[in-house]
Amino acid sequence: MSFGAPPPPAAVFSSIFDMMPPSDDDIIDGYNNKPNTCFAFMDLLDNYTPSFFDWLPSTTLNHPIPSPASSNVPESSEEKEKPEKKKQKKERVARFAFMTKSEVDHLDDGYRWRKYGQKAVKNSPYPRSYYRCTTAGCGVKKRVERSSEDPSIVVTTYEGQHTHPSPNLQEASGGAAALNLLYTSGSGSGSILPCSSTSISYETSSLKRLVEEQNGGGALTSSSCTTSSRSSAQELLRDNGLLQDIILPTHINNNT
DNA sequence: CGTTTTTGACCGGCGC
DNA sequence: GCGCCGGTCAAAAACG
Repeated sequence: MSFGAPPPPAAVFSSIFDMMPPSDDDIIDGYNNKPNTCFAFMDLLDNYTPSFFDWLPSTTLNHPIPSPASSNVPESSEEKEKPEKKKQKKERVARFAFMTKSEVDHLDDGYRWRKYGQKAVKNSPYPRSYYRCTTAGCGVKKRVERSSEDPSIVVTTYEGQHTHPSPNLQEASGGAAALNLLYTSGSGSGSILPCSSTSISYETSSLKRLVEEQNGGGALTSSSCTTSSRSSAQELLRDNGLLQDIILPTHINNNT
C-alpha cells in the first residue's frame, strides 16, 4: 500500500500486451536490463495447456521462483504420500510464473480480476496481492508480488486455467484474447499445442541454451518443449497475423 | 447502487 | 502441541 500510487511515468507499462521480449544482449545471467520487458517465466505444472500466456517469451530463470510447487515436480518415482491420509486436498493446478520489469504491480492481461487478499511476505518488504478471475465459474487465481532483490521486477504467478475467453475480446477484439481463442478453438477442447512456449518474433537461440543448461534434463514442461512445436506455433501465429492486430483493451488505465 | 479494494481475522499445513 | 507462515474469507470502505 505504501507504494500503491507512484506517479506513473509517461510510458507506463500497464499491460502484458505491451511486453516485448528482450534481445539476447539484454540478457545478463538470465536477467535482462531492459525495462518493461517480460524476460522470464517458468511453469510449475503437470497438466498445463496453452492459453494466451504462451505468446510470452519463454526463457527461464537462473534460479527458480521460490515456491512449494517447484519441489513436487518429479514425484513420479517417489510416493511418500500416505495412501489416503494426505490425499493432497491441494489438487495440483496448472501454475506458472513470469517476471517483468514494470513500474505497475498489476499488469493488465485481458482478464478481469478481483483482489481478495494481500499479505506481507517473509524476507520481502513488499506485500503479495491475491487476485481471482471475476468470471463466474472460472477459478483462476493469480499472485502478484514485487521482487525483494530488485524492486523493479514484478513476479506474477498464475494458477489454473481460464474456462472462458478474455472478456476484452468482446470489447476491443484484443490481440492476446484472439490468441487465446485461436488456441482454444483450434483444438476443440483440451490441449491444442502439446507444448507451446511460443516466442514471438524472437529467436530463443541463446536463451534456449540457457534454459537447457539450467534444467539439465528438462524438468520444466515449458522448457522441455520441442523446437518443432515451438516453431509451428510461431508459424501459426504469424500466418494469422494476430500479433499485428494487438490493440490494447479500452479500459486500461494507470490507476491500480 | 453495484462492484472492487482494503484489511484484520481465520484456517490449515508444516517445521520444531 | 505450538508457533510461524501462506492463503482465504468477509465486513467495511472506497470507488465509479
